Amino acid sequence: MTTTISYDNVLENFKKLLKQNNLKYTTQRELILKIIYDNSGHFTPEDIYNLIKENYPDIKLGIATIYRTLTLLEDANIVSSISFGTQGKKYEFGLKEHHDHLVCIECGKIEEFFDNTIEKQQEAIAKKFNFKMTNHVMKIIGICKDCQKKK
Amino acid sequence: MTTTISYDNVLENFKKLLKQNNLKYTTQRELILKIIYDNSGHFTPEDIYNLIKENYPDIKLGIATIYRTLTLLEDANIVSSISFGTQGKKYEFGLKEHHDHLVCIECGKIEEFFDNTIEKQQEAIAKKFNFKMTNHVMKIIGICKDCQKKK
DNA sequence: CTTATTGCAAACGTTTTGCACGTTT
DNA sequence: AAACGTGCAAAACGTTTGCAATAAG
Repeated sequence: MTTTISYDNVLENFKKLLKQNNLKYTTQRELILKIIYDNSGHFTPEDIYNLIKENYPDIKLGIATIYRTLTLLEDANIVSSISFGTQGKKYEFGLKEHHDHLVCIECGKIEEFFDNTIEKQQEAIAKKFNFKMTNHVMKIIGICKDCQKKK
Repeated sequence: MTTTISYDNVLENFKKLLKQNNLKYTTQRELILKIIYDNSGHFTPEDIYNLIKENYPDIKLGIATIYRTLTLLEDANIVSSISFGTQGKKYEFGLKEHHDHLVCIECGKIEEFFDNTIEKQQEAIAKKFNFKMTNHVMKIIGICKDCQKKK
């Protein structure tokens, strides 16, 4: 599942979004977006914090800003998150096609899939219950191909 | 989705399980199981704690025991849980047919459903990825029938 | 110069842990 | 008696918040 939108494009949209809401364009906000865009994968807020600290050691940055910015980006549908209960959330760049996840309990790897049958069926179920679906979570949990081999 | 197994049966199995693992049969463990069995629905550990305090005011009980016992019961597949991220988990009696959940973001109500198409499709996806599925999570999130009416 | 944003540290809510004491076997 | 379970309080965990200092518009 690859990202097709260019970073310039993403950044432009982000700036527009900020302006529209009287929010300010700060170095921290840009870097958080950039790190998530550049590193495809799924990251905890702490991961993102560490990545920025490593790659941009001179930038002042607090973990609170990561949380605040991720909330902002998620509300704007620029990133999306996958929850791991008490263990927190992982974030990924969200301007891709919608997809669900396969989560490996051995190595923590997350694979992505999209399945039209499931999507359609979810809508059908919501309809049947007169339920107005705003979102859904579908995770297949188990042991990935590679970890099965290791044994 | 109704429970068909009698409490006596459940308790018997629980006792057996404890014995097999050199664990002890305590009042607290029995009450936690009983409360979950008796009150159909989805409960936080705190809910369960309060229910027991109300119904059995004389029993000594700490919240830590609730957590420890719920872990035990979940590992034994006697209860199952549904996660709400930072807001914790809710537990329900788990010896029912497998099912997934519709979660209302307004009132917090949880409805249950079972859909064979989705179940089958999940297996097919796992197979396609050479993924050994041990579990899955499927939540439809939105606004329930009743809460839609209220507006 | 006004307003929003930041880092920091403290607070939060849920969950886990260490430990001395109690209970079950 | 031995082993396991308990309550309690403290710690841990990810996350959020209040606030004074700072940066953006």
